[in-house]
Amino acid sequence: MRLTAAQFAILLALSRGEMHGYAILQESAAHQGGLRLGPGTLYRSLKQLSDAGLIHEVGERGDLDHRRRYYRLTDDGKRAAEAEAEALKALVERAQRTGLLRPDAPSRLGFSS
Amino acid sequence: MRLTAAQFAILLALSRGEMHGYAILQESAAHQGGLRLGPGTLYRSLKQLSDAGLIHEVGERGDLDHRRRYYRLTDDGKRAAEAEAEALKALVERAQRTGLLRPDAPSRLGFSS
DNA sequence: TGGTATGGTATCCATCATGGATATAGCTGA
DNA sequence: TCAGCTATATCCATGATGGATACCATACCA
Repeated sequence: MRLTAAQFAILLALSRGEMHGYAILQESAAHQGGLRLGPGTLYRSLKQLSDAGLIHEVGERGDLDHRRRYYRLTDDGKRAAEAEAEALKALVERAQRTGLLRPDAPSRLGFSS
Repeated sequence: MRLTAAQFAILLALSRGEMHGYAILQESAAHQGGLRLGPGTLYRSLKQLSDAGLIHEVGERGDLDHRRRYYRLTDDGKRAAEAEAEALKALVERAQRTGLLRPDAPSRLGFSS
């Protein structure tokens, strides 16, 4: 599945832990480096991601405000977000190879198992 | 100026040196990791970037095929591409902080000359 | 008790980015 | 000469986007 920018932003936010829509909205507003998504894009994307099985609404959370709908990454969602992040990383590395971006010291030190 | 994905892909390709449109098209087709852009997107974006002063058409090149139109990054274009690459890098680093991506994971894409 | 502001989800809409189809023409080699 | 590739360009249907709007719940305060 090919992710849109907004969908990836949502998955990225959810990779820190489960959140409800409005919180994601505020986080994206704070990160001016990232993409600012409007409510239309947000709730539409949440539905799309949910339909695609990439996120999953957690049931009752015993929260104070019962209007909130919390979402969590599924395994598929985590994989999709990883793949997208890898693609972005490849783009960044390409920008570093062309000299557009200064390459930061690559830590070649540990082979990760 | 806010760059679209296609516009950034073009600037990134041109950061290696001047190219003509069709060559950019083929390069994006080869990089299946990146975004595959169609001819519509490409030539439209070239015009937009040119109008915005981010790229500049180089005059006669003494090329074999005089249909080709070569483009080169302007200083503004280079700055815009750098800024976009930095934003992408920030996204990647955020993905690494959340644990979505390993900090030193090797790129999925080998190399791109 | 009432009122206003804010939180929260959701839908609608105009705008714009996208890829593919199509068109047109110039090169290349058999 | 003829076919097939190169190269640019426009058109169109689809879909992604942010903002406006709606609607209700909660919180705060007088």
